[in-house]
Amino acid sequence: MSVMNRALQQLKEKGYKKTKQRERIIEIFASHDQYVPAKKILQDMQKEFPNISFDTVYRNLYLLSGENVLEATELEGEKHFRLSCGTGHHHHHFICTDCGKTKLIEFCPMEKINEDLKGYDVESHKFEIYGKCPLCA
Amino acid sequence: MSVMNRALQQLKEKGYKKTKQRERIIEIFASHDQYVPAKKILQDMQKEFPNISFDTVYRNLYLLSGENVLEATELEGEKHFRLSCGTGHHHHHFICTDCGKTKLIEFCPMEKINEDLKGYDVESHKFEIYGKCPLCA
DNA sequence: ATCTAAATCGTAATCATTCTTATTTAGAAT
DNA sequence: ATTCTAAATAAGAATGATTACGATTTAGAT
Repeated sequence: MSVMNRALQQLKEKGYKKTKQRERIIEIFASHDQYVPAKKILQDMQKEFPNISFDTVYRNLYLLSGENVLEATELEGEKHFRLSCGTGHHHHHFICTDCGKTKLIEFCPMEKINEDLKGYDVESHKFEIYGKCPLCA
Repeated sequence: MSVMNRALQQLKEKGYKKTKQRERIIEIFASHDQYVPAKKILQDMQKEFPNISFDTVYRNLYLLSGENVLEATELEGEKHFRLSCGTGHHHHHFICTDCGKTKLIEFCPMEKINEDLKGYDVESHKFEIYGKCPLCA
């Protein structure tokens, strides 16, 4: 089952409607195996939908993140999104600061330090590695 | 030697001038052992300098970060700053999402994964843990 | 006391993002 | 097929953080 069909199926089950704009957003991500800034998505969408509003793009990016179709992170003060890796398990990323491409990091440091945090209520964590991928280096 | 004197000394060596505004910014951080949003610093400064400009505050926050007097991070789309821990060695933080107070995390996960990243040019990394500290929990 | 680069002020501009209201549309119900 | 309604969108204003800039002031060296 394609990424597209799986996503649309999932949205349908929650009562969300299928729109041309949403389909196109998912298509764009399917062709970018990397983190992409919201602004770039907006620009790409404008090629196909000249009158699209910011709102539509941002609203859908957040919707799709909430549904785990996309993963989000913040780089240099801008929200970036990418297709969920769909590994099914918790993971982290190396992120190329040139092209946005990522490498999966299986190791999660939290296991090592939970005992240090007795009395603390851990809600989330962020572990990201930044640099140049072999192609950009 | 106090934090204040050490910082002023360091700035002087680089040819930066001592100003009332800079002194006050450092004072504010010395009384907050936690991450503080730039906006909060601006508000505190306005009490003492009613005509201070944003520019002065932001410029000095970045200057002081660059000089390692302050550490910076981005939380919820806002830059936050705190006095450098001054441990002298690399470290990470647990950050309370209520009060901004931090707990030092000595463990750095990078050692464990450098061998996974052959061919990658690692520039930096971010490892932060978010949640409620014992007082806020 | 003078001089000059650094710093500040005051304000405008920028940039990402969010909000609001009116209109359109997907898809369910008739 | 037509109607209906909640969901989605468009258009553009508003917000909030941050940066930029010209004019003025000031720290501190000479």
